[in-house]
Amino acid sequence: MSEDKTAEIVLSLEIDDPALADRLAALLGNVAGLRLAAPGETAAATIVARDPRIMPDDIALTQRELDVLALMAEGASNKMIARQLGISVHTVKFHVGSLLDKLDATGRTDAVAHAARRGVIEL
Amino acid sequence: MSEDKTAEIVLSLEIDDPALADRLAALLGNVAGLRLAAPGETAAATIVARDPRIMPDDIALTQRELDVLALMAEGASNKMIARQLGISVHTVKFHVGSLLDKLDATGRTDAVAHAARRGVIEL
DNA sequence: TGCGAAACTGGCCGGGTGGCCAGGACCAGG
DNA sequence: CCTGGTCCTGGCCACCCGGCCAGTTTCGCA
Repeated sequence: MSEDKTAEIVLSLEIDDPALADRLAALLGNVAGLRLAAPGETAAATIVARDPRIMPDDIALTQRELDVLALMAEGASNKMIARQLGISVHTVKFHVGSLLDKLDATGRTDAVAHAARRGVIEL
Repeated sequence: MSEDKTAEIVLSLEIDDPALADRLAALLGNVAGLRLAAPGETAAATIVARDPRIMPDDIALTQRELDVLALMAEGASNKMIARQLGISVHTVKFHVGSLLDKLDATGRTDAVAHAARRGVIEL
């Protein structure tokens, strides 16, 4: 770190759409005080534009499933989730099962990973 | 979608450092063909610069632990990890135990969440 | 040349997990 | 009124998980 406050800001690009990437690169290339990062260079900031297609429709999760999912991401066991939400372990397992199905996951760890990847939850 | 190819590119900012955010906003505000997004507006791309995760010392994880951790994040079971790495389930459990200890996690799901939070792995 | 760290393996066991079956209550929409 | 969705609960059971005990080899470092 310890960067010069007056130095150029280095930006990296992580954009799926080639056309958009080109337009941005062209526009930003002419801006004084700004520079695009060389391959492998550490940038101060990154311009991202991921395909939103990964998440067709927010993947309809019910409120209760979101509750369970959030606690799962905290590493809580079914028993802890049950106590936290004031419901039975069986009900928790029911919701977890729905989550595994909707998120196309093989287990709770996979479910949390998938949910985090598509922005359903924030780690 | 269906955007006009000649329209301005809308950019949003997600930057922790206020100083950097200000400088970028000032620089980009004068670029023709480019516009910063209004609050809540959908942007074509986002400029991100998150705080380099608070991790005191990279949390010394051995190479093997990183291997196991990566497969855990994919939702793999101990048995699958064992097959994948060509080692026994006992050894996998041994490494998982070390991971839980080092990452201060209560279970594999918690371990993956912690690791992702501090940037040890990328989801 | 010891000595610790890392990696690897085994057995054992209590408790957790996930899949299956079943049921009931509530409420919006056809 | 009846259907469908969400939420809730129970039992049963095979399997997985994590923690405990024990051991081996290999490697680098002092």
